[in-house]
Amino acid sequence: MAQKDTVTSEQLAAAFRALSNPNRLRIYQVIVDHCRQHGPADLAKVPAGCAFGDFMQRLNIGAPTVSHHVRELSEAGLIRVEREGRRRFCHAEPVMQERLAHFFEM
Amino acid sequence: MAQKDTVTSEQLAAAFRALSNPNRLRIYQVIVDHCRQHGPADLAKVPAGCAFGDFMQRLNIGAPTVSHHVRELSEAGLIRVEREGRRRFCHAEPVMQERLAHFFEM
DNA sequence: AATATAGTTTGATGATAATCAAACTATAAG
DNA sequence: CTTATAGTTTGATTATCATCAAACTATATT
Repeated sequence: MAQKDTVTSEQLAAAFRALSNPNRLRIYQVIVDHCRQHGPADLAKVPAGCAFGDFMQRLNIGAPTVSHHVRELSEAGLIRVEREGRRRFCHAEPVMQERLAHFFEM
Repeated sequence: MAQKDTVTSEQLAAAFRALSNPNRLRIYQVIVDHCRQHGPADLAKVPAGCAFGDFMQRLNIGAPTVSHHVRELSEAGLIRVEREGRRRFCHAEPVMQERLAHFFEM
């Protein structure tokens, strides 16, 4: 159990670390807002509007930085990325979202 | 509004940054668990059991590191620290807790 | 006053992170 | 095939962070 707690703390900390950078947090917020407006992630009909280029324009950061940030969010389990043609679309990972909400519930 | 969003993202990111270190996250978890067991923070009757020394023993880290981590959590608005004699007691800041819970709500 | 207790401050060190420019890969369109 | 588009990888730079040891401050106890 102590081991399980340790692992969980590491995973949780990794998720928080991914959200600890303002630009990366904004990317996540854009993705979450998009998913809230377009319903749960139905990957069969990936909605446009959440591709990487959008983040570049909205946050005024370079493509390599966006690529780096998206990978961090993905590896932390916060988002999932789907390829469609030469573009990549992002959606929030509901499991992690719920897990984090639960962490802060009083 | 763009400015307000920016500020909020910075503040949020600061809170997540404070929770991005496994040891600091564990400290916060100990504090939150303690507050859950002893009811909301009634500072008139600060319950024992959440002083800094406890973190040292439970996490096996030095006093300077605990002091540093507690300050980070405090400055991020996640906890509040109250002095009582020569000891310091911590409790979770419910405003921030609720704010973060809301952030992840779907 | 002397000693013990609880935590802080300072300075140092090794580790990690954010960002960019340049070169690269893969897919689509003409 | 050629060119444009979308994103990746690599390497470098600069900044920030986690941790500790040593010295310090403040409060309590005797």
